[in-house]
Amino acid sequence: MTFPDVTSLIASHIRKALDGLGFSVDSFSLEHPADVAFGDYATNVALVVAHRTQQTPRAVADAIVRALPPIEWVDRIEIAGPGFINFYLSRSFFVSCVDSVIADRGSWGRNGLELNEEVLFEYTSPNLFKPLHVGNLVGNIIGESLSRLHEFSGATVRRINYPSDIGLTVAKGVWGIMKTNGNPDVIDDLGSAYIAGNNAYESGGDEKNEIEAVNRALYAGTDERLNAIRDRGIQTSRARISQLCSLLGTSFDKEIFESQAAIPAVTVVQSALASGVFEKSDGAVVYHGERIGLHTRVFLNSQGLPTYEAKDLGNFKIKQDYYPDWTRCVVVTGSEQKEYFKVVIAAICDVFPDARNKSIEHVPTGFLTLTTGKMSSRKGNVLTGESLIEQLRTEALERAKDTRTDNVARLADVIAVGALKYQILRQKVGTNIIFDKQQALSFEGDSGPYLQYTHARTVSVLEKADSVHLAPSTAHSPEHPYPIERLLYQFPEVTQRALSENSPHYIVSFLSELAGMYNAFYALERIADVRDEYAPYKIALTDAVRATLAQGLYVLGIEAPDKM
RNA sequence: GUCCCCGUAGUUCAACGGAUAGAACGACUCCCUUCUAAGGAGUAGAUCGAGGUUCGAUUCCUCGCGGGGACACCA
Repeated sequence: MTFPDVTSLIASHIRKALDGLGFSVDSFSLEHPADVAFGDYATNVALVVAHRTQQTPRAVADAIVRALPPIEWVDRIEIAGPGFINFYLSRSFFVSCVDSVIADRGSWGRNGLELNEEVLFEYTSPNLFKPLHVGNLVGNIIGESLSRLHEFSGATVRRINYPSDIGLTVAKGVWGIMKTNGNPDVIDDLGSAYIAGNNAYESGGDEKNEIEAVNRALYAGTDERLNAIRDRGIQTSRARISQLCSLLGTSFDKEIFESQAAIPAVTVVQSALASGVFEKSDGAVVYHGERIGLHTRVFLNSQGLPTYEAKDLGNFKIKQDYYPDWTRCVVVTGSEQKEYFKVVIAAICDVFPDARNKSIEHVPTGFLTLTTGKMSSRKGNVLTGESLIEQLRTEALERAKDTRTDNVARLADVIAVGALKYQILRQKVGTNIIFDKQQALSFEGDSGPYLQYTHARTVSVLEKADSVHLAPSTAHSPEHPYPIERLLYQFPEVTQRALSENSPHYIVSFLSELAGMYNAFYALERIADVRDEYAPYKIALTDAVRATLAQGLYVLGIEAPDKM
């Protein structure tokens, strides 16, 4: 049985009724009221019409309700408040929802809106040779979740990492390794080397000149010793990052290095210069963004070297060569690059006119700061991604002393990552994140582990049911739906909205509310009780909740353990 | 200086122009002889300020105040 699209059904009946009555309306809302007392759907259409026709909203509502035929799945319709029309869904609707979820749990929450899309998704993009700041995890976590949302809509997603392996940051690290006698095969040595290099650079003088010389030498690639340090450091850093990505649940299809993007960058810009996309100015090649309300940016500096801007054009060209049939291109970075990407995207559209028929989007993520105060890489008091996860893991290990699982270390990882991801994904993408370590470490209340625990709880209940030979069935249900049933069916709308607004936080809110309602249900009702005539239905409902949590957590990139 | 984002309980976050602004943490009460207490039930507590648009504004517009970011050869 397929899940009925009751939203469209109600909306189309309202439109028909409006036509019949001769009312014309541009748009009206049809939403789930915050309070279930106001029904499962509510529309403001009467308020909109009344305003135009100078009638009272309740009179209009009355006329509309009278003009509505019986609607399948709708039990009753009421007029309330200032003139809202409230729709109450029928018992059979909720039963059929539970039924369809457990019949095809893998497709629950998915849709086919992007079946023909091929999406190039660039995220994470770390600086090699520099410790991973917690903020670097933000892009990975958000990018992974958005990637999964696109896949939930049927798109083919290509995950792309664009690490920075050349430039001043790398030069500082290489210089620092030499100065500190560090071993480039050891990640901690790379961290202290970068700090040393950065400090030296900022204090200026001879050391700054030395670092710049290292930078030039690395670009030229002529100094074997420097090249070797750089290569080893990059290998170390990459190994660490790929370990971290696998812990976080990301695996990339392609890795495009900044040094690689630099190769086509110059020729791409120079040929576009000839066709008038770029202009020369003070010896540099620039893109005049002012013409379209942006600002001017340099693509080739006065020495003819590509800037980050040009390298992003090169990066784009490489992506396009790998995946010529792409339809959408998304880049996730920190929000400080917002204006920058407006210019780069405008330049891409001028240089590669075909891109205009496709979609290129920049998703800016917020800045992450700690409630405990500012971090600064200069002072060396940054919280690295690894150390934060390590702290969460230690805490989780402590908390999991009396767990039911046999692999405690593995569970601690899953919980630590879940806690971190929840903290990042719970708020609107793009707003600054004030990371509350205490809150993340608490594992109580609204948190990743809360959702994971609820999932484990549903699994445990289902096991219990199985052990007393109770099978799920929706054949016989209590007269009125449980409160949680009035929420459960909304899941597909939530995933769809999360995708269209690049906002996984809608899923976080939904799952948290769902888990809360399930836990309340669990506290109130005995579920797997052989003497209860409704036990099979409660078990089916539990299974549907389990499936919803599993699907939702998957989209967030959070693992759903069976035992905790 | 110009432009962009943000300002909601003590704290960290929600609220697609709608009905009584929701949670969580922290504080204070209760609840494990039960299918997992990483849980449940309850109490107290908030829209930065001033105008405007609207039947209706946390949401849209203007101004002010406060925080963050971006504005030519860095990434």
